[in-house]
Amino acid sequence: MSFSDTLNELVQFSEAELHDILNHFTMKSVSKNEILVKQGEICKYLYFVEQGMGRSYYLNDNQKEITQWFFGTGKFMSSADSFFQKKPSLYYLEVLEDSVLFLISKENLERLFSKYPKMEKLGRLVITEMLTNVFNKLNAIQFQTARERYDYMLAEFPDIAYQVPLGHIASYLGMAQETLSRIRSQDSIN
Amino acid sequence: MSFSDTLNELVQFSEAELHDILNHFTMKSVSKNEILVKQGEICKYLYFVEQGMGRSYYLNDNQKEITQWFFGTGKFMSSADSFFQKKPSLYYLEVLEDSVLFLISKENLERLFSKYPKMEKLGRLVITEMLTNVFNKLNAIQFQTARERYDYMLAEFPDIAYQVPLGHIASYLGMAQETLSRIRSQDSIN
DNA sequence: CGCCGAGTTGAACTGAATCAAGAAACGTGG
DNA sequence: CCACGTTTCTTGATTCAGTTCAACTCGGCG
Repeated sequence: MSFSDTLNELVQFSEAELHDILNHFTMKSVSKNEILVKQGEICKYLYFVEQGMGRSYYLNDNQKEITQWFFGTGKFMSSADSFFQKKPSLYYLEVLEDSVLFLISKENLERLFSKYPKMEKLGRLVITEMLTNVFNKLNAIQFQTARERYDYMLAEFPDIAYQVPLGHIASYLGMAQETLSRIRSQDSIN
Repeated sequence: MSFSDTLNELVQFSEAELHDILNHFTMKSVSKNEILVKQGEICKYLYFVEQGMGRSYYLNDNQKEITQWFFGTGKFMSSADSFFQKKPSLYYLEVLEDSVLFLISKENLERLFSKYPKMEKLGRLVITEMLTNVFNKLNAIQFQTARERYDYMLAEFPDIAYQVPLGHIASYLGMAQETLSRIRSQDSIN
């Protein structure tokens, strides 16, 4: 779903409003494996994934990359805490394949918020949806077997599950890469 | 920290503004074990815990209560998704000891939002803080041992850790009650 | 006094991690 | 377009943290 469709689905805008809103965003094409934000930097933009996908991740004590979240086509992507509060980001933001993004700075977003109160509603919708999704993942991680967690992943990110390196998914699901590999091999038997 | 102090810390308000804002809230005293919202109901209010503590929980497949979150003194408490989108709540909201709450309906909150743009900022602060906290818990649950998770709990909710039934904490941390009991008994040896 | 829920302790079991080694896929430069 | 090196994935063997099941203790309350 395109950016303007997404906006319109969440909140009703007029043609003119939509046009003006889109003008506050910048379109950007980025190529596979490009890093948008590094750990420790301020996340200066909020991104909308028009086409492609990305992920956020951090390095654990053993310098191993841990995927924190995936952002598929049609989703907003950012290091929320860093973006909204201008704090150093705890996470890397990386693009996983050639992608097209719409980005907006905090200042421009604030401008939109004050110009269009409806945008505030949109902001709340996006962030409460995120909160719900994180709680869902938490429940999955906390009480389900490795097998069930993988099924959760397939349901939540069907488009992503087969297109990114196994290790990214394993760390996202909180299991060893070997475990995920075994689960997948069981699947393909049937 | 009292409600007005909390408001003032997050966003600067004038005396008059603060007074008006407080007037949109209702104070309510509730007693231990009172249920504010049941699973399946709409969460009609956003609560601020002036004094006391509460938790959200759900029933798993075996009808066992799983604590989703604790809300200590000075925190906002609600079933966010249900409150903001008027959907049936996936969680129970329960008060864990005699408490004093300030509550506000969605309509009144919207009124505050349009009257005081600064309130929108406050809303974003509160919800991004929540998001950060949930991500932190997720990281703790995903990659830490039972022992470390308990330490995380002590750090995150020091006031709560010793005042609520063991089972509530165990389910919050995603471990068996027996495991938590053993961890605690090791602590008290030293 | 006796009951009941909450917490503790023990023993056996198990899902998944870890360690280790090899196979496959990928991309980069010659 | 092939060859080589690197990264990613698979498979096996072993180990262990934490679950489960079961029995027992403790403290509060009718």
